[in-house]
Amino acid sequence: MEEGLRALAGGGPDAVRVESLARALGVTKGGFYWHFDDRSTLLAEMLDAWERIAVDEAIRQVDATPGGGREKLMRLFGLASSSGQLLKVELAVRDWARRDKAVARRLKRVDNRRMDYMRALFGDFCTDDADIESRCLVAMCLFIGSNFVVADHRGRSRADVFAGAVRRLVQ
Amino acid sequence: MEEGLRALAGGGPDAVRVESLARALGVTKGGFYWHFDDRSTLLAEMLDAWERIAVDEAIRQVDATPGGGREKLMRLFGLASSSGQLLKVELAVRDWARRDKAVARRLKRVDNRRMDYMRALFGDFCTDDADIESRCLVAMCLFIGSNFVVADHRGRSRADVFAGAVRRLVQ
DNA sequence: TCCGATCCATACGCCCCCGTATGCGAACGG
DNA sequence: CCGTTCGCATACGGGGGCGTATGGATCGGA
Repeated sequence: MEEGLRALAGGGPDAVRVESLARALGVTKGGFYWHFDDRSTLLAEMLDAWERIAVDEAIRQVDATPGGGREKLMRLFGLASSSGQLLKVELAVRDWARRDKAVARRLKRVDNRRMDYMRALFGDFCTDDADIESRCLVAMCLFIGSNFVVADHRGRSRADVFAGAVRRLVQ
Repeated sequence: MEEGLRALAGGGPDAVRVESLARALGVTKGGFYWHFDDRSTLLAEMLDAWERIAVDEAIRQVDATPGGGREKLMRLFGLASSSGQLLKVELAVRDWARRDKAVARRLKRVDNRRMDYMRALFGDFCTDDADIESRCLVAMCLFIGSNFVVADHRGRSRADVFAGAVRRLVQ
């Protein structure tokens, strides 16, 4: 499973090959097919594992920190940018979901749970529902999109520019 | 080339297969290898074609419309969301660039040219350089990220929420 | 009429990958 | 000491994909 998530993070679902995973673990296909029915079973279980870590665990960590909505949002953004491996899996899953309906359904669950959580946080200092919703979308897009944008920033660092955008967002 | 871009849009670079493209066009591999040296040559030429259309053509169209920075930005956002095929290619290229350095270099050129254009447009009604840069990043992330986010919006349509975010951005 | 360029089709060898069938040692309970 | 179960390894058939080599077919021009 771990090796599978590594491959997914590095090369997308097409890179999750039974034989290459087995090689990476120093075993052969026989070993793989002892633990999993087939390749699709592995992929499904990988998504299950990811969902648990990427949502439940993240919300738990943010909720454990003190402060109001603004502080928790900042903490959430900090946490989202920190774990590189998890982030790469997420990006791979999102691209995957564009082509696979089952993955898209699962990702929709994930997104809706995160959005619900963020709505509560923004609701701490915003009153208008439409405004909250737009801010949530911008937050999600910043979190995801900034990893797909490779532009330079005229001497500024990406982190600085990103921080400026977040400041605008929680104003 | 067109069939290749279709395949890229639909399934990423791994879906651009010599034999399946040939089948889709009603010919065999022999035909393909007459027009292209190999598969990687096709991929490179596809990226060339995409770059011309996605940047030069887009800027040309937006510049042709009257109005100031705000109006052109709105026009740019409208145009970006309109052409579905081109958008799908762009998303596929962005995910591709995460794994392929050559693609990443090319995408960086594209992003920088777009950012330069947007900086000029935002500069029409913003004075602070750091603010302009953050707004440009948010614009790019909204444009890209909204296609990777599959959350629902409590009865609101994605288009409405997106429009709200854009209004905040060009305020 | 013939020749060369153009635009393919056919056929081949090779590699990677999936899933299955079967063998096999090591550990373990009785 | 022995049978069973676990955790693989080995071997196989089948499919798909890449690139190459070579064999036409058509068609315009000399």
